[in-house]
Amino acid sequence: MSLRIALLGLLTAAGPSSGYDLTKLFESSINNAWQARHSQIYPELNKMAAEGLVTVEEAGPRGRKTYEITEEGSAELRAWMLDEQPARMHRSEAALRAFLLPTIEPHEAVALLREQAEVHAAKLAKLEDIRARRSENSAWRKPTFGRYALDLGIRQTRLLRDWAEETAAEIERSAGQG
Amino acid sequence: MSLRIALLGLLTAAGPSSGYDLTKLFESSINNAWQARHSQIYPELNKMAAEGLVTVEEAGPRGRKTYEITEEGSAELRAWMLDEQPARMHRSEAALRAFLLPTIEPHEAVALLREQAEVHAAKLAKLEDIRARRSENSAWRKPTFGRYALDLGIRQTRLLRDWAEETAAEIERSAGQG
DNA sequence: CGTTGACATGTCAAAAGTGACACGTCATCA
DNA sequence: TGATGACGTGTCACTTTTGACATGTCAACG
Repeated sequence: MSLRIALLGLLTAAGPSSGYDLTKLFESSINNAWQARHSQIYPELNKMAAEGLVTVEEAGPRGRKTYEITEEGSAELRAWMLDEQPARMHRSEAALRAFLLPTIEPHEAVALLREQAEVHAAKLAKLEDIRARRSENSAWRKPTFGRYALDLGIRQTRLLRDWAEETAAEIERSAGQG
Repeated sequence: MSLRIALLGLLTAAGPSSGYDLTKLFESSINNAWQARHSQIYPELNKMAAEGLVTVEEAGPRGRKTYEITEEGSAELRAWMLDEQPARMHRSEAALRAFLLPTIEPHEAVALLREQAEVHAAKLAKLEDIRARRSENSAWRKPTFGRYALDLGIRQTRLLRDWAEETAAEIERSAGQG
């Protein structure tokens, strides 16, 4: 259900959008929390339209279709938000690699972590740039939208960067001693 | 491929294990990074055995089978670790909910976040307990195994708890003013 | 005029993951 | 003895996700 929820959320945040727009929005805004390809998004939108959660409108010169969330769609989104489930799913290949770190040589682990730290640092810079720009130029219908997620994303990215750096240093230290 | 990698990692960390053991290990150790049900684990183990990544041995009175990682399996794991991919996948329903927070009423969001903060606090206590015990009683073949992942898990859980608390406070403040 | 690249929508087979059903052992407790 | 619960392995239908293929428009540049 999460894909559906994410799409309903984006339609709420950004207003009427095309599948193409939503694909881009997925990459730029919600990518930190969820991913989806256009090959999954287009069929899902049509399914939701058939179920009355969104409306479709043929619009524009290039075969563009615009989707808009309905009352029912909003209700579905709201229900998902308020329905507390104990088991919220979480999958992260980065964390998996952290777990598996001892399977490789210490110097390899250090190199890997340093590289990761750089990747996270770059991502962090990007996210902080987005936040800085968000203050002036608001591309969002509701200016608060995505703000909490952006804040969380920044914190998580910073954590990952710091963890990678500190763990690299720690491994280096213990390898030097051992 | 991540399930396969996780299983190979667990077999490296814990030594020869049954599918049942691995299912339990998934829940207790790697759950923070990846999840899998036994219905996915059993077939995958047999598939890996057929491909020579693990060996099987019928062992024990209750139809128990013991799987052990092979050279090939270790090579596969190592290759995955060292192969740097730009796009590491990450999915989190918690982060998705963070994004969607503005779709519900402020007081509802505050309640939700407070609840989440408690859940994360409880999980954090559990993880810190595991870490404390890990020092004395080592149930791990290689005592360092899982340590980095545990550290990362603790940091991430703490971040989630703090974020939930702080965001709840912030929403409460701005709702009181607005 | 041709080509490149963003815009735009789709399908489809295959892989990954879920939840329910199914079967059987063994130890402990009432 | 009978029930409960941990141990232990599996299948199967269904949903979700991926990656490749397919098709076409439109604007800008050389």
